[in-house]
Amino acid sequence: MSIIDELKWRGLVADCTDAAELEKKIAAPITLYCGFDPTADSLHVGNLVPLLALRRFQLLGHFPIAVAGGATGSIGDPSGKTAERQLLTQEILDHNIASVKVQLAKLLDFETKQNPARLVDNASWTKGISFLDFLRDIGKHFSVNQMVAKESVRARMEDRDVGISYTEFSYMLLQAFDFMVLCRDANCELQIGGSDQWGNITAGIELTRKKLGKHVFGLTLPLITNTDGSKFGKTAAGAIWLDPKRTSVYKFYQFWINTDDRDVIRYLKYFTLPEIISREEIESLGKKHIENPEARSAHKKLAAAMTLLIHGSNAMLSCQIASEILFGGSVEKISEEDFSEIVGEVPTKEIEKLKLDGAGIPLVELLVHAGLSPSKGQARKDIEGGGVNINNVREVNVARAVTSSDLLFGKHILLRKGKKNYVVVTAK
RNA sequence: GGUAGGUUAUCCAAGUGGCUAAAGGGUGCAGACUGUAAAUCUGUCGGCUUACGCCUUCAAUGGUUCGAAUCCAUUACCUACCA
Repeated sequence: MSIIDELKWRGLVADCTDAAELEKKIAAPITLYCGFDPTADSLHVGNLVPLLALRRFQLLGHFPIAVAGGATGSIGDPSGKTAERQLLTQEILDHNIASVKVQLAKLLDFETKQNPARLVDNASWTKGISFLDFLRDIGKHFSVNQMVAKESVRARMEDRDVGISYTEFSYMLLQAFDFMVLCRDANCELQIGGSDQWGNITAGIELTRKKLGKHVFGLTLPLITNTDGSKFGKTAAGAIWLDPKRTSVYKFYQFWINTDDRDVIRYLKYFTLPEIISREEIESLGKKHIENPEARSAHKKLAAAMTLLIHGSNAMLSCQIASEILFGGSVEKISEEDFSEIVGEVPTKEIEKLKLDGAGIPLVELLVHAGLSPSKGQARKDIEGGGVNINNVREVNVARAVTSSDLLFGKHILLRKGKKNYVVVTAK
């Protein structure tokens, strides 16, 4: 199966240039690239789609290049943004690039002999170029009339509130320059990216044609949207990051488990790699999901596959066990062994044993300490509303104090707010 | 530069001297139902406080008043029309 068929089946092709010609080209291995701007020191689940697309190409024998946007990231891409962005300092950029590189390395294969992935920083080829040279060599090929017509720029020009700075306006030139350089130096013939990158990609295609006389291609991936209209990858608490320090593995797993029924099959196609879940399996999961949605087999498989991919098999197993214990219905008679499985998996907080002696610590304070309630007032409301459980027993007494007699196995307290928010408090 | 209008809590938005921590809606949080769903219904939704209550908030600063989100002045930003 060609990579294009594969992507189409997964619903991952939003648009592409010269489809017929590209199909022909892609019959043999080609080199392609996708850029990632280091706007934070971790990638998040939203970045996975283009990144995994690179991986998909690689699995079918193509040569992927991941471009860390040291140069472009210092400018800020106006595409899809409604407001001018704050420029990042050089130190932050350096830090972000270093962190993101580590994550990229985990998702692409840099070791394979046949078609190893490459990672480059576009700062490496923009550094030595003077502003004047850039204007003469590159700027000359761009028509402002065309640039202004591009969606990303026009949207900002029409919005009188925000406008667009000259800096962000120029972003397109840098990205186009990247494509041209990669084509020239690495024979890169295809750029992929999110559908908001269309304008930048086509700019690169034109520049490459004008400068090198080469016909290169672009392919965009769809913007992932939740059926309920909310933004994919964002929860009330913020984005879901790949870095376990920002989003714990357990939360990451839970994020996928909580996928809306209507989205789950689509997301299996978008996010899983054939090496983890085969096409047949996705199709059979789709059937199961329709026949028997309450089993949530598709959700479980999606969460397992994603956790395995990003955090590895040990972390995945721990999450599965912890989730099984907490949501399996047998928490009341939990054994010490089982409990030790969820400690550290579920958010865990420590408390000094001394505080639990005698009168103990007020429950409201413990809720705040555990991070389950933002303030004591809110904690009180949570208790009154019937949303707080100590060791899975509902507690509605606001004045309740937690003492050492509440400890399970002499050291843990299992706090829960609402249905899904667990925190283990460990005395020490 | 001129004229007119605007800036309210997490978001949208009402409020034009005391009854206003401030209507309504969204989002969020929690409860019931359920499948760790969806839909629906209920409660809650500035901070502190067991509570009476106290404190901070209606762009910023200063003023009028017993009392201001509401009136006045200045400043900043935004919008529309004109130049």
